[in-house]
Amino acid sequence: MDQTAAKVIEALGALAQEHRLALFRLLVQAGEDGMAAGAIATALDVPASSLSFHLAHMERAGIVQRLRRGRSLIYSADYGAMNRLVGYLMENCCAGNSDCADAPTCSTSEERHVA
Amino acid sequence: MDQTAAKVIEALGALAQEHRLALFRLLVQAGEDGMAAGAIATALDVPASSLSFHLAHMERAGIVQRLRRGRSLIYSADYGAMNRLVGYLMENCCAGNSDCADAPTCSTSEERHVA
DNA sequence: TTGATATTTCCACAATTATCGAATCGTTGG
DNA sequence: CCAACGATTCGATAATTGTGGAAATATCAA
Repeated sequence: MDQTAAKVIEALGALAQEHRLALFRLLVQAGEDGMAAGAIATALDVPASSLSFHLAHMERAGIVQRLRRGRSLIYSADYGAMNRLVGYLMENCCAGNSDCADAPTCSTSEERHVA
Repeated sequence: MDQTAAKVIEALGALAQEHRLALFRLLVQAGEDGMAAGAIATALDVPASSLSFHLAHMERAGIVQRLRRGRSLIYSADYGAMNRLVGYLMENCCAGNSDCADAPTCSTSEERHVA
């Protein structure tokens, strides 16, 4: 398995879990400012230690970033990583296939046409 | 967790594994014709029973389809499912974010600009 | 320094996922 | 019908992942 595939698997795995997918969506909503771990725990109603486990998992996978501000650790979504992930999936799902030729562009959602 | 998220998690999980990601890539290359389980096992060098486990996993998740032809079971990639998955990720990663605004279109790869 | 706050790490345990040989199940050709 | 073939299911086991309370760590404010 090549290095690229390994990273993709890590990223996919980091999103393939109920709490973590919800968490990532939350961070995307939060935007560049990100959210403190405590605020996330409250929003998702997950015990602090469990949440910490998931956050560490996602950071290892490179889909979220963290920085400290005071006593808080602020987490935010890494859009670049997500962009690369989607790029990989599109290259490896499409491969000249017509069903995928009209894949949704990354626009502001309303006018998208889902298959 | 809503129904949509649950399906997305299943699909992500179905791809988040070394053998299964390789398998899906192989099926995409194979195209509409798909591949027989035995041929896949040979190509990936995975024991038949292990492969069967992964194929069942992927079929449950809805990312591959299967049909019988003689004694062979032919598996093929479900492009529609992949398209929906990518669509979901783009909606939930972009959310008006600029890094994602220029996400790669699902074209024939060479001229793509990755972030 | 002390006490409160924010969060992580540690640990033990539960749950899920992966592996693969052997037994089994459909299908076909003779 | 029967032997061979292609593939799945079974079952036992290993490995990984998820859970959450309690203890430890880092920061701040007084």
